[in-house]
Amino acid sequence: MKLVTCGLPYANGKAHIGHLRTYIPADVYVKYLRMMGEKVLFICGSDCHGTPIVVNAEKEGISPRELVDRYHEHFKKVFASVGIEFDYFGRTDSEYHHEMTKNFVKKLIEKSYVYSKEIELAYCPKCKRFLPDRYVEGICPYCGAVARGDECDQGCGRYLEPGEIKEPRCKICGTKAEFRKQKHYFFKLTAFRDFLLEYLDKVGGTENALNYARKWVKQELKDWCITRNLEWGVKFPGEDLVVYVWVDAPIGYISYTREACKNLGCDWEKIWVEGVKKEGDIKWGDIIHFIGLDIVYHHCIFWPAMLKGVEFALPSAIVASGMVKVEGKTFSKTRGYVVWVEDDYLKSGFNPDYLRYYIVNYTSHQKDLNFSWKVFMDKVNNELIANLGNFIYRVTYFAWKNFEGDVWSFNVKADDSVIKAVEKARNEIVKAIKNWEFKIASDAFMELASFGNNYFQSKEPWELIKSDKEKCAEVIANCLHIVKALTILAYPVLPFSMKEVAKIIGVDEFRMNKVNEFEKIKVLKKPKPPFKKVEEEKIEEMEKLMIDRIRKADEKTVKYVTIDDLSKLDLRVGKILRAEKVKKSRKLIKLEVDIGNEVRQIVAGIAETYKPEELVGKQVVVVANMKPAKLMGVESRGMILAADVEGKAVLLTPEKEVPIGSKVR
RNA sequence: GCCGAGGUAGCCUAGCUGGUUGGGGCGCCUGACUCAUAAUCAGGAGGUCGGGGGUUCGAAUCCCCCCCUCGGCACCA
Repeated sequence: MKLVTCGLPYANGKAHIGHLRTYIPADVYVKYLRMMGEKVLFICGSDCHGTPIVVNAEKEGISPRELVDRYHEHFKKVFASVGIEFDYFGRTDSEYHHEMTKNFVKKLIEKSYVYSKEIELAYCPKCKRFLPDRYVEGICPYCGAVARGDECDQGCGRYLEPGEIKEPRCKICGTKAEFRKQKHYFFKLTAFRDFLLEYLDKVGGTENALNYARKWVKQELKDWCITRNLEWGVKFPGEDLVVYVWVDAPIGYISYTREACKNLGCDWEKIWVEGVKKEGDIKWGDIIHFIGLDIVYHHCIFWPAMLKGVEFALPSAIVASGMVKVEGKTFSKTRGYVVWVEDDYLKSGFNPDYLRYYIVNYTSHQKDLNFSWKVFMDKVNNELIANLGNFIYRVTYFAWKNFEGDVWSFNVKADDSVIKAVEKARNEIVKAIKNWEFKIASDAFMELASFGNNYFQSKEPWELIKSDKEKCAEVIANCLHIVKALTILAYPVLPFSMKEVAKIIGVDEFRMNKVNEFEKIKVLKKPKPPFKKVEEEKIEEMEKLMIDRIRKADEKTVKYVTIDDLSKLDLRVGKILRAEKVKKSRKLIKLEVDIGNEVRQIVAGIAETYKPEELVGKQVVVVANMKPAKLMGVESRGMILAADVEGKAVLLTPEKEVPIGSKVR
């Protein structure tokens, strides 16, 4: 039994197209495997723990459970409505999951992979509590950007260990936090370095994920703090702490498997404990994780190490989907570049199959997918409808009109070229699926549809019907064979539409080995076109909606300041006396700037637009009371103002020469 | 700067263990046809295969240098 999983959606927001980028190809994969006769278990569920959920629930004045309930049901519903059929969709806040996680952690403790250590943690004296993860905001110790407790999300993107953050502040009340000592537990991730290198070398899946992971393992592996001060989560054995959400979330794959097996009569231990083969130090399972590029670290490093720690079977493949762009821009909920599955897509009445086709067929699974409504319309109308839909409809309708759906009273036989074309499509699909190449698979059935149109056109059955009805029947019989093949081959990508077609031609089994059986296919009822066109007006409406949303998001980010705020800044005109590039840096220039009463050393990130020599003598605006900082080891005491033109700096300079040190107001 | 992934016609791409005129899809132009949701079919225009060197009888494919895009890190004060 093969196990396929999708990264667990975090029960803290609605489903968007980024989720589907991973889940739909996974579902397509599973559907194809099943058509090939493989036994597959397809598992997913909500990730319900962690501080963002607690923080958001507090904000809304509800319990974490209530918040989770809402989004859990939402995901379940949305996935079903786009045809993603999980065998089990669990949640990590359930009893069985807590039990599984506790046992897992206990085993890690028994194997001595967990140790405790006193660490200094941010503590809010006003709220009287420790501040885990997103309860705390401060300065990233690596890059100096504003960061949250667990991740430097606006700066260098690093994952931060508890206690690492500088200048912590309570996110809830804004109070300056103090550091207090507390005992926490660590997972000996460093003990798995060699194992991970070997594992990452051999595991299957897509290269995009594995390359990153290999680098991380080589560079900066640290032991991993796995406990948090929180009520909401899985209790750490014997302590008033919960385990970190990224410990319990992947264990969800196991606990959901066990629950699924209860209903389906399989054995979860065979899948997760026994595995399918041993290869030196590695016990392989037949387990495939579909994930997004953003959770590679957890699935390629933490997770295999945890599994190895308890001597469980390891995933055989990690398949990471590329990023999503919306209308050519990086996907971003806060900036409005987002497509909500329910509110935008489903409520507008679009067939879910269209989106499935778009996501699968736009580009290779590993590459970035750009979602654009215009492209969406083109792909649906010009490819799905004009080619595939049209072929299915013209054949079935022709058979219905001229033969009442039954051509088999004539003596007809299979055309060799038709059988070959179907065989080719099937072989290509089987091969593509094994390589995670879903676009190639969907291209293959589209090519078969194209072949069908060509065949129909060149045989001219509309002429034959007048002159040679038997010959005509043979052409249509062959075309119906192609229709049947298409119905089956396209089913995993277009399940809703192909099920309808299947009813019309009396196909009740979607199996790969039935695809090229030349059966007596009849048209059982009056055919309907399998797809409806996407209207241009509707697309314009969607585009307008998106533009509005982007504009609103822009407005939201405006924060007004008072004149007092402004007066906090000591802005002055300075003159650049000397400039030289900071060694080994790309953007930085070291400047000496005369600001009237003193000469300051300032480092500015402007080397991409200016050469040092052209800066000397220029008057610039300086923030004189900027907190000193070190950049690439060079001290900087001030900041030069510049316009940001698509990431490149353009200096602000007085309109005419002014006395050095002039105040800027 | 370092590490990844890339740069192939307006767009998405195949080819990349070197070898006949670099394939395909969408869009575009012309023609044909009418069974079909103006769908389909035929034909066509459109490429210095990022740039420059080199190896070779022969390179999109191999080697070197450079440029650009994206992601990650080191520095966005």
